[in-house]
Amino acid sequence: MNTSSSSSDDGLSNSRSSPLTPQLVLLNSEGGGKATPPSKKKAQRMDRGSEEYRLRRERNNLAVKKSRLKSKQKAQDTLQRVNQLKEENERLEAKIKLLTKELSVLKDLFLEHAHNLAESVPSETSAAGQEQATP
Amino acid sequence: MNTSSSSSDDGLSNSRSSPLTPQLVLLNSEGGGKATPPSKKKAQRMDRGSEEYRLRRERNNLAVKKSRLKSKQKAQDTLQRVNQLKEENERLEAKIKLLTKELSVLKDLFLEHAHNLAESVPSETSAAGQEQATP
DNA sequence: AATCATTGCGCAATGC
DNA sequence: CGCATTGCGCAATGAT
Repeated sequence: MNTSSSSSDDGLSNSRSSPLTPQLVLLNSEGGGKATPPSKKKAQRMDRGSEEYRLRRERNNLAVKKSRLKSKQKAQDTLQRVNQLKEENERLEAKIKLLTKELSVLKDLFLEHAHNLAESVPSETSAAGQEQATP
Repeated sequence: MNTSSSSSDDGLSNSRSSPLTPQLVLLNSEGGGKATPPSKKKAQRMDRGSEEYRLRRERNNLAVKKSRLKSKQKAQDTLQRVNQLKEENERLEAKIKLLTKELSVLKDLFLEHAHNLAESVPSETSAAGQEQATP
């Protein structure tokens, strides 16, 4: 229930009242020309007020929103898939039940027939042998 | 893992350079007991530095983490369920295939038999042999 | 009124 | 470089 309207926190809070400065990220410490390995300037000069910075932030925020939306979408899809599969499953089970029943009927018919044959024509105890009872 | 560790974002940023000031929320305006309209506005006394505040934040952060973990867990479960259902589906389809084949064979037998009867010449005790169910 | 649970959002680090 | 992901904290809101 949100119209994606901005709200709360925008990284803007500057009330001077906190006695305990929660120590902020120290930036731009610039290696004291000592143990700094042969690395280029990895100095993070993210001048919070820089236009560059602000621009990047905005872009990232956008990307983040997009990504999250996508993620949620996917999750929902997955959920839907579950239902879909469940339905399919039920369908298949019903079919199996039907087929099983049909098979059963046919087999019974076979047996009956065989029996009749035996009764009327005891010529030979043929047929009726491949009954593989499955409990 | 993390317990009360601070990192990034401390809600401290205040560079006024952007053309669009996103208007900040002023809090604690507490009417000086004067022209305050007949509304008992809940003064949000969230003194950023308050111990109360800090405590609440920490608790919430914990709750958030918990909630998110749970959420992820659930998502993963759902994904697993999909695979499970897919497997089940395949199993069922295989079974259907088998049953269908069996049925087909039986029906053919029936037809053949009926045909033979119609011919009134059951001489050819043909067939009836491919009942090779489960090896 | 208080507390925990959810959720949207921005920041920053990290993965392509 | 730039977008995409992801962990994290903040604050509003929902649910008890």
